[in-house]
Amino acid sequence: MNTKDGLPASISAIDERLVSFFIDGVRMLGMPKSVGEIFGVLYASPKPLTMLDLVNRLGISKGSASQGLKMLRTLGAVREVNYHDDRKTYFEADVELKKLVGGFIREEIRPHLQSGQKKLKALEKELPKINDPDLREFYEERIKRLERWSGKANLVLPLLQKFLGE
Amino acid sequence: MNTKDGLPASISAIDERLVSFFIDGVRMLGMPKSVGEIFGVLYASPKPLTMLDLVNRLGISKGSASQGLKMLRTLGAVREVNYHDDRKTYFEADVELKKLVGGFIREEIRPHLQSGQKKLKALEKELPKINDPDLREFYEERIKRLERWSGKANLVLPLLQKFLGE
DNA sequence: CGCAGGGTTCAATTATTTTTGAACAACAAT
DNA sequence: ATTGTTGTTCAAAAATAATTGAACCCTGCG
Repeated sequence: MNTKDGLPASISAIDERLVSFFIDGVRMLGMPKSVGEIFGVLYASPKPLTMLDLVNRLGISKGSASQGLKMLRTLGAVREVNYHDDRKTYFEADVELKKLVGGFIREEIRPHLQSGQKKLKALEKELPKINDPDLREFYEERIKRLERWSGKANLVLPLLQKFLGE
Repeated sequence: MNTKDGLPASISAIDERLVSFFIDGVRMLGMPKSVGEIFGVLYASPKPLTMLDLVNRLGISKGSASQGLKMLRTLGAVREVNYHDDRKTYFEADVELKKLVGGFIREEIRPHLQSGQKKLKALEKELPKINDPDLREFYEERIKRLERWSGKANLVLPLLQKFLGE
């Protein structure tokens, strides 16, 4: 049974495997399964799809689809596209995983790294309160070490992003 | 109130902040909060601690502490150490975050990448089943793209590990 | 031996995250 | 204005993941 625009109502064997591939992928990035499903179906589709297409193919709710698409758009992994000039919005996957991973780094990792660095700065300010000099030196060393490390992480992220840019 | 070996029963302001730093850190890696707490307390401690010390300081159960320590040992982020030669086992943090991150890459990322690559190989085998040549070419291109990408990811991981080796 | 920690395991509980679906907003067609 | 279609939001329900705590296994010691 086909929908009116000729798309099979349920996903094929190959599509199914691609979807499962991306489910694992996004789970690794700590995102919900539905996001992987959506991206997978879009990645496996030669033509753009609407939200309702996704709902039908995956058997998920409109709510999930809407939220998942929002997340993918924020990451830049999926984009709106003009298609049949009907009033539905069509989506397609950005085939460069750079976008998916890059968006993840930008939206999830960077902010955490930054807030971590702020915490470390704040911590340094507490150091003088420690009376015992040995203990103070100990903490100082450990905190400095974390600062050096997160500085390094900050450097490596853009490179990583560049390198993983298909 | 102090324990018999002079450790404060509850963690100090600085320790608390370090712990919170690591809670965020491990959450980013998708690990349970308790693992971050444990690593944080060990990282903030000038001397090795026993499992029971951790239970007392953090107010977590023996079960959590045991499981958290197991995870951290598997990652190589924490090591057993001889201390007072009593029969308790003492632990200390490996201060090089390389261990924590490296272990994470080794134990979590690599296996997923590999299983992903296996899935892609399997997918390629399905391609000949597609009759429509255009469609077959389409899938072929998309799958090849994923293969190139995960090959690249495989290359970059060891570099990442090296670079983040404090 | 029998007991007293120290440590692990795992089923049950609790906390967190994800998904659903119903209510609603926007807007085009009639 | 009314209706039908597309899409969002958010409280409630369902699914997952983390934590607890009791039962259990060691091992050293009297």
